[in-house]
Amino acid sequence: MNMQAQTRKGRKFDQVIDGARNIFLSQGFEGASVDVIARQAGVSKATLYSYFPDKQALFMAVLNQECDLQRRAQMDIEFLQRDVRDALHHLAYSMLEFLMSDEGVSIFRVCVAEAQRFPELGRAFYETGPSTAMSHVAGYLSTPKVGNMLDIDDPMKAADLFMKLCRGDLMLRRLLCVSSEATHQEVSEAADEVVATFMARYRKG
Amino acid sequence: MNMQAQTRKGRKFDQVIDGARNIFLSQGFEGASVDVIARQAGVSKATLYSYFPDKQALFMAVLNQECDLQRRAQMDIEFLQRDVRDALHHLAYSMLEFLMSDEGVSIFRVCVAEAQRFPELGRAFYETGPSTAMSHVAGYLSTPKVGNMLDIDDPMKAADLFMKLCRGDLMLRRLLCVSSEATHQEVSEAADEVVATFMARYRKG
DNA sequence: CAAAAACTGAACTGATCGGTTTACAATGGG
DNA sequence: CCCATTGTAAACCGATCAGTTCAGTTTTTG
Repeated sequence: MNMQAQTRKGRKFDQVIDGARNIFLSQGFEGASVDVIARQAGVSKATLYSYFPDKQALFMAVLNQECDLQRRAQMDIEFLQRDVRDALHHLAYSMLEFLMSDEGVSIFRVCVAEAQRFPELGRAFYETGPSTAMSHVAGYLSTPKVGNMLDIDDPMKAADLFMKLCRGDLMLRRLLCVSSEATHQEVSEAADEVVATFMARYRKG
Repeated sequence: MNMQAQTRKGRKFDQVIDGARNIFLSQGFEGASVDVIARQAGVSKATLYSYFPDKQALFMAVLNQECDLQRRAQMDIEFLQRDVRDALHHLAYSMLEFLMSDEGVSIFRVCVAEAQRFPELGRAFYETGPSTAMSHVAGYLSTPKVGNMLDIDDPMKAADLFMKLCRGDLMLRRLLCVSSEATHQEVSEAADEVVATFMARYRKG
């Protein structure tokens, strides 16, 4: 069997993390009770505490894993072989899709909420999430193909622009629970706007 | 004396609100204990509960007041008589200054954190804060003076662009406690970028 | 199959939570 | 000066919190 990684530290490890993620992401740190997490995970409290010394450690473990997942969700480089305009649109679309997803909103919400209580959390999220993504975008913006099309002097600044264009009213309303998940069309239109503005700012000449 | 408003419902009302604001804005709803709030306010717990039926009511009272404060902090219309470029820069600068301030960051953090638990809160914040500001900006962008300079077809969409240009990496780092308060120069440079991008997007022709 | 490791459920601890009560002191207007 | 209003300190309530303990069951493994 391939039970190696699972059995090494116990069978229920993943259950615990999954249950904790559900509760923490929806209730925050203070709002989540360990009893509820254990119940959600389908595990006894004793088992939970055999994996993690305390609630804080469990919280950090969940969010570190979540941050790593975020890092792995990087853009597919193949699509960037396309026409620049298409590539930028594809980039904006997939970024918006993640930012507006239930998971993206939840993790952002929790990290912002608890950044003061857990400074390491805020930093970890920033670096594995927005910062990594920004470097990625900056990397693409530095390619010759883009250089032939647009006049970008500072790729990092340009990447920052690109990303803030993605975080507009749509996302704000979602964060504040003013509106629920956006439609495919709304997201696509928002991506259009991102590309239009970005190319206007950095057009040649 | 002018003790009317104060004495009408008791002398310590403002103390309670102030203390509660301090604690709620720094600890969140679940993280704030009523005993700590009462101590911070310099008031007995019984007095606190003579003003508010429960913790939730106190929380909403604090944040409603805070939202109203935000609404009152609207832009000074006089400055908008200037040259369009100057006016936009001034607008961006003052908006950035508020967004990056301790108070601006704190209230945004709490509203995002508790928007799920208190849906009315998220909506109230959105409407008194970002939405009001956006309408205000859109109003200015609809004036003939701006119309002579820029080619804006949809003022609300343009205002959304203007505001998201203000919420960049600088603010994200602040929300996540990656960096502390920004310098005057950083804010000013960010405002420059806002104006440059905005005018590039909506330039005539 | 037997011993070791993992897991369970439930009871328990001591602290803290939101909220109430009580007996008393300060305040302030007529 | 008196009396209603307003506030205080502290004890108190039942609930819930994070975390521990333990006696017993299940699972894995050699």
